Amino acid sequence: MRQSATDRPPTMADVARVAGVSHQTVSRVLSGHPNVRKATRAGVQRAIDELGYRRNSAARALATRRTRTLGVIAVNTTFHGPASTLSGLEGAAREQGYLVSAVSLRTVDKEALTQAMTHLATWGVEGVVVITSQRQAVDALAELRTPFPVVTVEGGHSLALPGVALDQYLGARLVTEHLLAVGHETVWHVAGPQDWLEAEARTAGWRAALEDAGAPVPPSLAGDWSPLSGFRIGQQLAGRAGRRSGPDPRLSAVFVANDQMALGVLRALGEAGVRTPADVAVAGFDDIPEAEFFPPPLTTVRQDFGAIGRASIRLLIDRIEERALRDTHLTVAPQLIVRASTARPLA
Amino acid sequence: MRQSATDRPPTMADVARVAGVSHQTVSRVLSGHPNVRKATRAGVQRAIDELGYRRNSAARALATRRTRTLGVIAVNTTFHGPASTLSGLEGAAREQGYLVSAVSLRTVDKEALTQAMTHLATWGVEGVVVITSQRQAVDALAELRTPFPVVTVEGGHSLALPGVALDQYLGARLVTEHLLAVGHETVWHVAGPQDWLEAEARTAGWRAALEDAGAPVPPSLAGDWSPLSGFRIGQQLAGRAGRRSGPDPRLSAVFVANDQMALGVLRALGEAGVRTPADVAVAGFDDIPEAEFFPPPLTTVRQDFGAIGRASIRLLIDRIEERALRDTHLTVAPQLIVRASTARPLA
DNA sequence: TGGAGAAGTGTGAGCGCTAACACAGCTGAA
DNA sequence: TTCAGCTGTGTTAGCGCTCACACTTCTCCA
Repeated sequence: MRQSATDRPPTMADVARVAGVSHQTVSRVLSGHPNVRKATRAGVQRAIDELGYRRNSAARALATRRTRTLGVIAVNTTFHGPASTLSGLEGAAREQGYLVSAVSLRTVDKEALTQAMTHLATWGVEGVVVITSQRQAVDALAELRTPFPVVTVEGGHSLALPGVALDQYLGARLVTEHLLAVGHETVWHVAGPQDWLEAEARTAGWRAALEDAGAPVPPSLAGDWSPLSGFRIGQQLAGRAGRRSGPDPRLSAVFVANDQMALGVLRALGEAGVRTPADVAVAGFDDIPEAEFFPPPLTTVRQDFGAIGRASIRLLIDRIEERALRDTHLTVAPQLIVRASTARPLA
Repeated sequence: MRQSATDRPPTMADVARVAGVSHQTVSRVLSGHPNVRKATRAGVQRAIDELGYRRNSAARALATRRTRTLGVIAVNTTFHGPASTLSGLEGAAREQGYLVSAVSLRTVDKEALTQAMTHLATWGVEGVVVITSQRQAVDALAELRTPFPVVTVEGGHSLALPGVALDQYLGARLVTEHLLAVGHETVWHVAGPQDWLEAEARTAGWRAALEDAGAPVPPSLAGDWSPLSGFRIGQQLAGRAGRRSGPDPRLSAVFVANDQMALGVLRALGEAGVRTPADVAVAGFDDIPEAEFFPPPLTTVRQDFGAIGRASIRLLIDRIEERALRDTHLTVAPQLIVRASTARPLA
C-alpha cells in the first residue's frame, strides 16, 4: 500500500491514470461488470493493489443513493439476550455487505425512540431493526413514520410492522407441561413485567397449559427480570412451599419467566431451607450460559438468539431490496432444556 | 413532515427555495454559524420543519472528508463485559455526534482482524476501538497499518497503541489481600487462559499479593473463562479442600479469575460437600449481575465497563480531532465487592 | 459625511463516485 | 460488401453538500 504524493487517499481517477484507462473502467472492474476485457481488468487490479486504493463510500452513497447501512435500536444490550441477538444480526448483515450501527437505549419511550430514529436517519440508514418487547415502545413504533423499513424483534405479531419473535407462548407451554408431566399438581409462575409482550406471552402459555391439563391456576407474581426481584418473590414463595395456604393450590413447582429471576428464586428458597427440586421444582427461560451451573442446574427454555438476529436481517433486507416479500412475521422455535432443577420428585 | 412532490427527500436547495435564501444560508443555519440574522434563521428553520428536511450525510461526508463514524471490533459481544463496554462506548460516541458500528468476531487472529479492519475502512470510519485482551490479537494489531487512529481496550499498556484498561493487577491484589486479611493462610488461584493479558495481569496481582504477605504460592490452574471449565477445576480443587496434599499448602480460599468460572467452582465444591465459605472461601472477578445471587453471594471485583467504554471514546476522539493528546493510556480503578462467599471463617 | 470594518448573504467550484449515453471496433448474417 | 448488433471503452452530467471567496448592507467613529 503505497502512499500517494499528497497525503490524500488515492481516488478512482488516480487508479485510472496508473492503469491507463478511464475512471469508468475502474468503476466497472470494482463492481464486477462483465463487459471488461480480461487484460484490462488485470491491469486495473494491479493499479488498485499498487496504490492501495479503496472506494470512497460517501461518494458512492451519494451517487447511488444507497448507504448500505442498517440501524439497530435495542433496550439494554448489556443483557445476554439482546447482546446475542445483536451479534447474530451484525454477522448476517456484514455477510450481505451492510454495515450495522446499534443504538443502545436505557428506556424505550416514545421520545427516546424518536430521537434514536432521528440519529440513525441522519446517517442515512436504509432500514432499522428495533429489539424491544415493551408495549409502550411497540405502540410508539406503530405511530412513527419513517422513510425506511422497520423490523421488530420480539415486538409481537399483532403489529403492522414485520417482525421476528421466539414462540414465547409455546416455550412457556413446554416448561409447564414438563412440570405437570413429572407429577406436579400444578405450577406456580413468577412473571416478567406485564408491560413486556414477551412476559405476557409466557404467562399466557403457562396459563393455557394449566387450563388444558385441568390443573388449578395459582396467582402469578411479577418481577422486573432482575435477580433481585426474583429473590424477593422467592422469599414470599418460600413461605408457602409445600403447604396449601388458603384457597391457593399447593406450591411444588415454579416456572420463572427468565433465568436471572430464577437464580434469585433459587437463592431465596435455599435460604429458607426449601430444597430444589426435592421440595420445589424450578424452571426458567432463556438458557443463559450460567444456567447450567445454577444450584441446581436449571431446566429452562433455550432461545436461539443468533437465529433470531439473522432472521430479522433477512426480513429487513428483503424489504430494502424489494425482493418478493416472502414473510412478514417469522417465529423461531424454542427448545426445552431439562436439567436437575425439575428432576422428578421421589414418588 | 410533508413529502415533496417527487418522492425524493428534500434537499438543501429545496429548503433554500422555500425560505427564499441561498443554499449556503441554509447550510449556515444547520451548522449553527453565528453570522445569520435572527429572522433569516427562523425562516430557514420553518422551511426545514415544513419540508421535513434532513441533511444528507453522504454528501456532507464527501464534501468535508469526515464521516463522523467510528468502528469497534470486539471478540465476543454476547458476554457481559464486552457488551457493557460497547454500550458505554456507543452512548459516549453518540453524545459527541458520532455513529458507531461494531463488528463482533468469534476469534481474533490476524486474518479476522485485518478483514474486520478492511470492512470498517471501506465504510470510511475515522477511528477504531479494538476490545480484546488476547495476546495474538494485540500483537497482530501492533503490526497493522491503518489510515486512522486505533485505540485498544484491555489490550495492555505496553503497546505503542493508546488504550484503556481496568487495573487488573490491582483488582487481583485487592481480592487476594482481602482473603489473607480474613485469616486464610494462603489463596489458591483459578486463572483465565494465559494468552489473555487480562488473565495474566490477574494472576500476577494474585502472586504479588501472596509474596508480599510471605504466604506460600500454590500452583494455579487455568480455565477458559467458561462456567464449565470452572466446574472441572473445581472438582480437582474439591479433592484437596482443607487437606494439605503433598507439598502444596492447605486449600481454604480460592480466587477465581472471573465470575462465570467461579460459579462452576462453587457448584463443584457444593457437589463434593465442601461448604462455602465455611470450608473454602471463593472470590471472583467482574461482578456480573448474577454474582450477588450466587450460592453464596460472590465476593468479586467490580469493573466499571461503562467508564471503560467512555474513556476509550475520549481517547479516540482526542486523536481524531487532533486535540492536545492528554493521555495515551488510561487506567480505570477496580472496586472490591465483599459478599458472603468470603465471610470470615469462624475463628 | 465618509469610509473602514464587521455582519450578513450569495456564487461557483469541487468532493469522488455512478448512470446514462456515445462511440469505436469487431463479428457474422443478408 | 454492408450494416445490424454485439463488446469494450470513454465522456459528461449530476448526486447534495461545504469551502473559499465575492459581494452587499449595515454600524460606528473620525
